[in-house]
Amino acid sequence: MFSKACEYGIKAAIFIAINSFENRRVSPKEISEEIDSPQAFTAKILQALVRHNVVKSVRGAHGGFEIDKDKIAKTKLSQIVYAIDGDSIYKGCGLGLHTCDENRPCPVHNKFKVVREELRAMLENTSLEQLALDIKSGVTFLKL
Amino acid sequence: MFSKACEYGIKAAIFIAINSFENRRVSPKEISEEIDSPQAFTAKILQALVRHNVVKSVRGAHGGFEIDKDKIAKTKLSQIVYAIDGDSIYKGCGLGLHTCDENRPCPVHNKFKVVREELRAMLENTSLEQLALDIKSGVTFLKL
DNA sequence: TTTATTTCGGATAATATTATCCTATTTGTA
DNA sequence: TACAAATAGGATAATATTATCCGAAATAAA
Repeated sequence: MFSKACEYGIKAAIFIAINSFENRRVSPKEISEEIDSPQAFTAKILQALVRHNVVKSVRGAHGGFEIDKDKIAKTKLSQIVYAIDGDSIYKGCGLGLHTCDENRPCPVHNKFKVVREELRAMLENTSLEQLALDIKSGVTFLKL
Repeated sequence: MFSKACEYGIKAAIFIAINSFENRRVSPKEISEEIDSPQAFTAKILQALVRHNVVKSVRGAHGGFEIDKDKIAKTKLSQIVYAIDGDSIYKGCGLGLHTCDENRPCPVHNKFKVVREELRAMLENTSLEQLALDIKSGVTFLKL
């Protein structure tokens, strides 16, 4: 469904959020160990999240990645996915047609619309805060 | 959402179905021209569909690809997707966790379940016949 | 101001996906 | 039987994705 990069990005953002609640910055090393991802690759993905203003980075000693506490609740899964995979999940024809819309739909256009819409709503309605709190309360897990 | 291979496979199967209604076999060349896909790659995908018993191939002179007429209505999108992409769309964790189930769900497990289920239902309920008839009646389009 | 720490970013490598090419095999027909 | 028409399938190439490495730039603290 998502690219590997996007999977890592989502998990990384959740881990950063959890730590930002405690005012702790985290490094790519900590992150990749915690979410079980390749370190250097994860660092690249973090850069993308920084560029898209999803997470904040602080360089130099005692630096690391963090998310403003009051931003965690406002940040939605959709923003993370967009920062990494772009809008390919929403946009684009299910069968790869160049032109595919209501006027000239591909064979699966209308069938797909429902699923796409469900996915979009899910991504736009799920906040980082919610995901981070589920981990903290032990309802969900980041690893294994 | 789907791999390129899967997109081509779905379109190819629809085109074969349309022609099988008229008792015409079609070649990889005709197919790839009609669905705007690379010929040799499409041929490989057709082989996979044959192996998985989705379409029938007839070698030699006057050969080509076809689908038994009484099979067209019974064949579901899910079977085509499965033949090419496997069950990765249904199975597997949205965040790539090795272990992710009701007992030990990943952060998005329950959110994703809804979307996955919608997708699964859509694929399993959509028949080749339906897709082929929509094309024939000019409601949907295979190209552009 | 120097040093240690840490992210940034370019270059490169490994792997997976997509695509092409060429020959073998099958089958109908002259 | 010989030939032509077709799919099957192996080998290879091109591209995209995933992953690694290393030096540059920034920053805090000694």
